[in-house]
Amino acid sequence: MGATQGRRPPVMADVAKEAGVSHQTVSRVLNEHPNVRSETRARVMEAIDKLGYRRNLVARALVTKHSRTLGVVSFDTTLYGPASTVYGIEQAARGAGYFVSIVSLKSIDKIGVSDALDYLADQGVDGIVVVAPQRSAAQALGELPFGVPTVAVEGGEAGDVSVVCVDQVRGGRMATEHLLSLGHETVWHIRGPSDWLEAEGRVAGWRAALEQAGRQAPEPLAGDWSPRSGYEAGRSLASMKDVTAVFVANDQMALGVLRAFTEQGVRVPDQVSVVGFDDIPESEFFSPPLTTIRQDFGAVGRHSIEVLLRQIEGQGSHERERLVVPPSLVSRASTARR
Amino acid sequence: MGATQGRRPPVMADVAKEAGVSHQTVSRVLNEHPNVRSETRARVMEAIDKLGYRRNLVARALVTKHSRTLGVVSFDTTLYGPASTVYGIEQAARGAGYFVSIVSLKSIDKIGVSDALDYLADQGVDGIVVVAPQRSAAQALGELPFGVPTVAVEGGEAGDVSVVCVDQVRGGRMATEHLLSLGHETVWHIRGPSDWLEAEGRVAGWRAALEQAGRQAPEPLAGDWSPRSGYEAGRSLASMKDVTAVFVANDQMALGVLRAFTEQGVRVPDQVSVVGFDDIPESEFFSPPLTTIRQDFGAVGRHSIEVLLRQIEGQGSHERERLVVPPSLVSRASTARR
DNA sequence: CGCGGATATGTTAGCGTTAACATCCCGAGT
DNA sequence: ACTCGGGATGTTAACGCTAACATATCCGCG
Repeated sequence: MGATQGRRPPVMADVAKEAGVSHQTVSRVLNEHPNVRSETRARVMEAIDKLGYRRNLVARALVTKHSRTLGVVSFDTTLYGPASTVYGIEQAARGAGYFVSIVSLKSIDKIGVSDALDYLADQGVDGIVVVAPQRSAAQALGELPFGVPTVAVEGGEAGDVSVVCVDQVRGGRMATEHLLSLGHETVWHIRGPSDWLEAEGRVAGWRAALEQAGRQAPEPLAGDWSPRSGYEAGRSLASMKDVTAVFVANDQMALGVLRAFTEQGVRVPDQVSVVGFDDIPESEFFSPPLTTIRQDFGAVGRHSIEVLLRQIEGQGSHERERLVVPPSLVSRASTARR
Repeated sequence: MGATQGRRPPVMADVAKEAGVSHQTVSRVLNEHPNVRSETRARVMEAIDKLGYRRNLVARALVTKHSRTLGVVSFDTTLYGPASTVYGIEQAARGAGYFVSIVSLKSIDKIGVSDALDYLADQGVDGIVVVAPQRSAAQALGELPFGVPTVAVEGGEAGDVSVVCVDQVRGGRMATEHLLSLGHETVWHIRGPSDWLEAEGRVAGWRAALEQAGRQAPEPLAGDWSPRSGYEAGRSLASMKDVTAVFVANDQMALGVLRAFTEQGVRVPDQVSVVGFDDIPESEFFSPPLTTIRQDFGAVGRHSIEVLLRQIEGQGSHERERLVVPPSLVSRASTARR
């Protein structure tokens, strides 16, 4: 309980002396080695308590070669998606007894990612999760120079590493099919930045669904995930006569679209139906509440840790895994029958 | 460039042998010690390159007693505020050459916070930033058992540690005064959970502004930061006749309020003016765009690292600092003259 | 021509822990 | 009684690095 006020914090040897045993026995107690008399164990525990001893994990890591720290590389953890994913990763990692060291990149380019990887490898992490939603980031994973187990989240077919991701194509397809099933002739799309794999996947799903239904796919409008870009695309769409259904690549842009439509007097869903992507907490309270494709970021985070730990702990198996989390449709008031 | 494929990764001694110097000289090169002939330096660098050597920061930390890692304890990094703050912290820390280890708590209670603190202290972090927006979390900082420099973000008058925070009271006052200046007789308030210091501060500012203007403060409505709670409070307000101005304690709840008003046919800002708090990226595209109090989370993160590093590097000075970041009013279309 | 004091390098000794091996003790088996 | 085996403990040696001190080496100057 109490902490004795020595100048320097107590070390194992101090505890050993206090308990009248060798430092190795203290180590055994701490590591729950079976061959320790329970009486001795009690004495050691008491000494630990008395001196307020805490083991030095750095020294431990030096000799065991395991830091029990995982590295996470992510891009703009201010956005809901990455933030939720990282949160899920952190929770899962801690649950498994690992610390998490995070590097948040501003711009995700090859250099940035390799630097971050180096940075983490230097620090001696046992494994790394890279949230690599951009093609350029995924490519940086191609040539991992060191032997640290790595998992990519949303990393496409990236390099030689295991991947955990949400089925973006399926999500895009679901959104589009939902609109089609409501009787819309075709579906317009506001896409994310072209470097993003998620954006590509959603476009692909949207296009596939339209083709399968034998409909013409209009030219997708470009956005950058921000509400403003959605707003601008929305203004363009509002001025066009034949638009009755829009699939927007994320909820933030969808908000911008709704705003633009409201301003232009386009009623949603009476005149135009809108579907978003992500299901951020706000979506349910947009005007109107947004129909959207929900991504289970928490599950993605958890799975990525599972895969990573499997790779770390069963060191031998170099099996590259690929885990796909299905999205789901959340139907609200922004979509209606044509 | 290339990595020699030895079984075990090269260590300093290997580089030393390769370069024909002692390992200490290698260490000197790595630490940019001045007294090394530039020719020797070049030879060492070459050897490092050739062997693909990377220094072992764990061993380094063991002897220097500095891990160059900072711990961050936060609550629900899924929310925009905490996420942005943590992001700012991480950027600033990395800029200063530090790693960041994060623990995200689900519920912030005394036990959770102390556990997290222990956890980080065990890992040997050089300092800790606790994002402690709740009273209970702030209290947990009261009895810090170990000698790790610590800074609280949004920690109120917490314990014995330095604090960096946004002036919540001033923010609440600004929001209220803005509404009053538009000619509203009084201002209603939807507050955050009572355990949160930020919520308290905003209530205090709101109340102070009303009192100063000689107005009666109506009973504040309770929310929990979620859009849903705002929606429910909004429904209550919509049914009341004399409500013309509402100050909502965060933007997410304000969204719920706008939704409720829209549903009930209450027009914003014609019939009721609404002010939020935070200025999340979405606020500009609400219907109508939300007038709100902007918090500069990035600045808070940066300042907290500055204060922490000052504490770490100038070890002697135990000066407890208190740094307050001013909020600012962002005026948009959700407020209008009465 | 040798000596002082830089400057450049090498040598030694930890940092606090765990791994590996050595030792001690006690009860069982013959 | 005497060994043998294994449980409980102690001793020693790393782990890879930096700090501190020791040792060249070189230059200028009296």
